[in-house]
Amino acid sequence: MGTPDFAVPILEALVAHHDVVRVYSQPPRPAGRGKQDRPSPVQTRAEALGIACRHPTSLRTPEALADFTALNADIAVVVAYGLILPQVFLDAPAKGCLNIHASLLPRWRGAAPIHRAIMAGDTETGVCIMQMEAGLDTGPVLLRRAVPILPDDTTSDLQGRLAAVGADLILDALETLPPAQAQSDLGVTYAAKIDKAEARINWSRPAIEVDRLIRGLSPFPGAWCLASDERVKLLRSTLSAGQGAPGAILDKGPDRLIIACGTGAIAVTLAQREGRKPMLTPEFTRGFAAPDMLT
RNA sequence: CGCGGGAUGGAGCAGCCCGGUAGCUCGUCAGGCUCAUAACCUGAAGGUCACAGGUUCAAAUCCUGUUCCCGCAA
Repeated sequence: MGTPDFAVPILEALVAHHDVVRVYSQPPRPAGRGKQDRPSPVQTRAEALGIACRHPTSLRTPEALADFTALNADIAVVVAYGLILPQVFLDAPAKGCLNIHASLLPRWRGAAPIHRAIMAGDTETGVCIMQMEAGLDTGPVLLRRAVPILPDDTTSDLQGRLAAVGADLILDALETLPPAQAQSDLGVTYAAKIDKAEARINWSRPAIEVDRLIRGLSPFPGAWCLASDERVKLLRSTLSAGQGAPGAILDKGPDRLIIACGTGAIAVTLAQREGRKPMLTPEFTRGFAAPDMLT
């Protein structure tokens, strides 16, 4: 059971080594231009692999439960599914439900653990395999593995590595079924869903925060600001030397774009204009008549 | 049919409103200059202006249709 890109490599690993009788994903939603219903990445992949996929709107119906129970599954693997499983679902498979969560629990329980870890400036995160229970990401942990966060990691970069680790760990867990260990009561934090309003860059914040925001929200939804009246997404950055009025473009060279923050400055390395594709700074600056100040 | 932007040598763009010689910043190649450098100078190659129709003496430019890409929104 899963929905976004993060869950796809894990689905593939499971299919390669186990008998996957059914895939669950979020229902197709209006997405993209033209507001047409689009299947989730997991559904798309599952169908390509020829596996039956269900995408109920709610699990709290007798039909959904009956359908699930009828599978007689040994175990269910859940990763970034997006629906809370009622207790009856958790109890249905013979060996219960395992969840793959992209953080070192109990830190970053919830919907956006990868984004939040980068935005908070963590230097390390990881993947946990846990036995699911009714609480949100509160179950006892069977396996965990730490993964370092590099200084220039974006969510996309880190997600790729975590998904690979997750695929590895879940195969291990299914094979050995190690004993689960309760999570600590200390260090609990929640990774709230990303709110669109958070994606607007506030240049008066310190450079270190702006940099983390840009990398944490890349590629989705993408941190953005205004250049004159044009909306520009900044998708990759590093810390840089420099000082100036917040938002001021300190240097726009052929291979660099330095912006002043509240304290310090950042160097933008990947950016995207409206209607354009993401571009590395040398290309981006070439045809772009930048104003003196970003807002 | 939700709103909007875009398609011009290898890359990023201007030119389009107001039809009339294909332009800029890079890259590539060749040569030159400098003790030296992300330097500088000279020259060269490279384009069916997304595709298909239409208007016109003449279309990158105006009109119609199509394809592909992207931002918003969800």
